Amino acid sequence: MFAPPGEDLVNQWESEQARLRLQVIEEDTEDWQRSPDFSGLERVGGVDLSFIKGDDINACAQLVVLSYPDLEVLYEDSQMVTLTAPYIAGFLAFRETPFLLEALQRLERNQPTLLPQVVFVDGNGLFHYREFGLACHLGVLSGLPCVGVAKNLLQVQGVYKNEEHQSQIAALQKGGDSFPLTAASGKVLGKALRSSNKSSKPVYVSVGHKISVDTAVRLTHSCCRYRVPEPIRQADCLSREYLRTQFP
DNA sequence: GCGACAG
DNA sequence: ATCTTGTCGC
Repeated sequence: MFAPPGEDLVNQWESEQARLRLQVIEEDTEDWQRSPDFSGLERVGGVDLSFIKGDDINACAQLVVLSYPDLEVLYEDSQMVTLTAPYIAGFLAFRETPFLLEALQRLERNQPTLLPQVVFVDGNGLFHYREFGLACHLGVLSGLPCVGVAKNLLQVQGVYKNEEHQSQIAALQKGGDSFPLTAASGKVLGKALRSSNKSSKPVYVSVGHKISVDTAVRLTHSCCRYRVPEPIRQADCLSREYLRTQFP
């Protein structure tokens, strides 16, 4: 177990988020992002952490790189890690980022030609209490374009999962349909996306770094064979498989 | 005190 | 995150 974070540490975390927030680029910066069919995009990455049943500190950090548009696995890296921070909504990055960054650095050192051109992150980007979720954190620290994809809605900045939200979800007719997640300020912090025709439950997409919201949504949809985009789904499957075989 | 709470 | 099989439907 983890000791509850002191108020001083929380303040330190908040100020670090505020500092790094200034470095987030919320627009498309790559040529392939402007292409209608993402021509020029060849590698998409996915990251995730999987845990053992009753263990909160030991986890498997996973990085996968898939080909685009075929979504075939080109690279995979599973690494057991020891976490140093507890899970606290709004501060997920301080728990996971260090190990995801290390995985990206191992890849850059060993097989730089396989570095992904964009990374899908399991969690929110700008759709966050202070507009700086895990996807932004990893994006800024790695310098890579990142997209945040959350499987559950985080109620933040005036976005609630009330009946209105439910009706908006019901209005998503087919894969690719979406609606904006608008903050009280009027800013669109992300979008709820029906990622496939089969799944009526949407995923929540937001900007991590170096990509626009609309491009992030369009790209996410194009990487979905199932509800969760393939890079994240593969990272999840492979890290679980690793734990299954290494810790029976 | 009550509800919320990405992973 | 994780605990967990079958079952209903296409």
